Amino acid sequence: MKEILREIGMIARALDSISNIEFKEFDLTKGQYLYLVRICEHPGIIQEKVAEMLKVDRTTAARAIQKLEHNGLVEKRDDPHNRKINRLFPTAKGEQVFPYIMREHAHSDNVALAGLSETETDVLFQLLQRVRKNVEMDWESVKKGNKREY
Amino acid sequence: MKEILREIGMIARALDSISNIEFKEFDLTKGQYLYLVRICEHPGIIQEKVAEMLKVDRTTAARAIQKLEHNGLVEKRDDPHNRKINRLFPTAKGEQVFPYIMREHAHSDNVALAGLSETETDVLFQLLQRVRKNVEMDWESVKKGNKREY
DNA sequence: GACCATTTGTTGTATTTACAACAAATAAGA
DNA sequence: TCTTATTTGTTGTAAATACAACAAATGGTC
Repeated sequence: MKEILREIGMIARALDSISNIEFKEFDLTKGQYLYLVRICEHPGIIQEKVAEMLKVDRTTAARAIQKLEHNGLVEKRDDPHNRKINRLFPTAKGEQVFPYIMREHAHSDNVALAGLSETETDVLFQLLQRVRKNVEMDWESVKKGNKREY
Repeated sequence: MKEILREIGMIARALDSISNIEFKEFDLTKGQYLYLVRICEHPGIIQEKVAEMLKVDRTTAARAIQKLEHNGLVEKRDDPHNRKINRLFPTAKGEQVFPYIMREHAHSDNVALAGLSETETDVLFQLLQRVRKNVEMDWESVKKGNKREY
């Protein structure tokens, strides 16, 4: 067993840590940038789907988005055909912050992939997508209460 | 910019989530498995180094390890030549839990890498190590209070 | 239409996480 | 040796995270 998953964990924690420190400048507290980005990229998305995309707990997403709303970065709108769901949209302020987040992400991308050729970057992306799809299935199952057998 | 870092984040959160659910069975609360594994693999390590390896905040590691100690899974021993540091060792109970964690990790490894050939796994590992080393440098710098320019 | 499972959202609560600030031991430099 | 910087560890505090439990709307099935 090569320590692939361990490398992934280290990279993820390090980058998240950096982003959280850097985004304090925009009054974004821990983790908020994740949600804002997804909502900007998918205006009209509902929070349940955001949680699924990010692989965080439903209630965590709910509270993070509540806070984004409270801070005026995101807006909840009623759906005309479905009284249960709230469609999420960035506010003008949210749209304004978005490019700064993307700029930071682009920088982290550059740092992280420094020294990798175009081909290597490509290979890495393809492989990671496959890994993510594999893991995704187990995550959804376990979150629904199913037990993995091994 | 391909969304490599996004894939890494998703994979890391999903796997962490699964592990946390599965390890509740062993009375390990959120995140604790990370610390226990590193201490079992590096008996005598100090908490500062554990935090560095995991890329978590020093104080987070401190409290996680405090709890492991309190729950009888890890033991702190004085160093004979240095009154400042505490050397960490797994207790008998810690050693007992360790293989269960590794078994779970091996299963997650299998799931995550399903469908990847030996060569692909190898390539992925090499590339991720390079990415991790890149990110590591920035993380250490930012954690020390330095500002990244971009 | 009535019934039941699923989806979506919320609140209460416990715990983890991290920043800030401090303290003490050690290491380094003059 | 004295002074200063670095390393290592702790505590106070604020916030995020997730689980459990609940509620309500929806969708499917008979």
